[in-house]
Amino acid sequence: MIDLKLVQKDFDTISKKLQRKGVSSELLEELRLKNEELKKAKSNFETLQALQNSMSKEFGVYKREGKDISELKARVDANKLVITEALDIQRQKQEALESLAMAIPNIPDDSVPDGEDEEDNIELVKVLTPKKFTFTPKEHWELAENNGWIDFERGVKLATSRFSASFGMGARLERALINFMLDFNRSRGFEEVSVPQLVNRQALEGTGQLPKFEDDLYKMEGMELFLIPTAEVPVTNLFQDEILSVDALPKKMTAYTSCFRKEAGAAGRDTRGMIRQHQFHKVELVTIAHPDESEKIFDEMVSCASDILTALELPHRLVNLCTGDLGFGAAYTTDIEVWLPGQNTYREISSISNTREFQARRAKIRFKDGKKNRFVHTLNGSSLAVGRTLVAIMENYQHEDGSIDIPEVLKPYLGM
RNA sequence: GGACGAGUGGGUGAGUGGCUGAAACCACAUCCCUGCUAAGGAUGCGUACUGGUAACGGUACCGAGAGUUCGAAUCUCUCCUCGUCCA
Repeated sequence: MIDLKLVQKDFDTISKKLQRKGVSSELLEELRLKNEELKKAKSNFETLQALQNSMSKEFGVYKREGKDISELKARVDANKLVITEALDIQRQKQEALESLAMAIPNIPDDSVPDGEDEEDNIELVKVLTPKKFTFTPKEHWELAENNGWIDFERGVKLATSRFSASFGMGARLERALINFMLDFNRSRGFEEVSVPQLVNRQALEGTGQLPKFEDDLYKMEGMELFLIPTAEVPVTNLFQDEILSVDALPKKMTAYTSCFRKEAGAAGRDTRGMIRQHQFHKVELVTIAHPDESEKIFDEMVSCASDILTALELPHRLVNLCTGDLGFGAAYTTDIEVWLPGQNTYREISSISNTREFQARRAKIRFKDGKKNRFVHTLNGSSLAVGRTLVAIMENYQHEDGSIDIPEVLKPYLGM
């Protein structure tokens, strides 16, 4: 959540920065106004309440001393009516402010380039050179079906479109990739955690998926539980509403989970193959960091994900997301795009973000800095999306006859 | 699914309507004293918002939410979690 104090104190700067994310200064002005109204309503209520409290205390004294209370009671009763009304107003203001504030995105870092969409993202670096094929490389769905690795039709039969089933080496490769990624992340100092894949509303509000993006989440019928769209949600919220000690930081974690997304608004995009599925495997990195360290850890997380691709000998590039492509909660994001020769293009395989205090403020994750409690910084990133990695392996390791080599680093995981 | 019990500050735990933001003990921090198989003493020690340059105030929080009352950790209701017993 946005820092309301900052809005109050330095409106123009914040407004200018948020305009780059499409937040109008009118909306922000409304936020500031609502905040002031709430403050007023609050102080009004509290003054009345203080009066009530002190009269009530007197009440006790009167009773003990056996004094007549009828006059006092009349005063106290009258005040109570006023209080009830004041409280009502305060609640309304509170609600109005909150629903507005929760829908405002994070302030983009100054390093984030202006832009509309992914076209305007800025390439930072390319890693490994795509190899030249002597034939026209096939797209992954063809390879997957020819090798009997992935069955798209049977997946649809079981659920609906954008679901698939894996068989044989396809399924084994998925598992090998998950294990390889987890082990790799662990070697970089990320502790492995295993978390629920259903979470409540509070958790999703903490990381920013709610209240704005409910349409993209699968919700359990009849209860306030949602399938997670990313492990970022449960892992980050592990420390929700906690005050950590400084020496507990940073908490560097990695988790494998399935992820579930409705992909509302993605109709018609990537309908074939397993680039955009409703359910997919992902290994995630999450760090709860001291604010002074978050930049450094961000770089570590980017390297970690990039180095996994390098270990798999998959060409990729790093991209700095522009304002239009930047997510709701991120201050800045680096995407990693892997080379897909079948599609003859780079496609996103990882997205690493620093949300700074944005999520911490929502989820109330703090640490003790001497006497003071401060918000931590939270970071998250995929390392990596398993399905897309499999796609990249298929397309990059293919031969003309449609057979596919296995990356060296995965062989031990496959008993080879 | 049914019955009963419980949820209090970092931990243990007292508190059944006003003198309780909360005893006591432990832990922790600072200071003092002192040396012997270690301890003793003093003080401090929750969070959020808010007023004030500050000193120092105000409001809220005893699982969550709602209610009764002038006043609630304490009474009522709903929910959640944990424990024990039953199915």
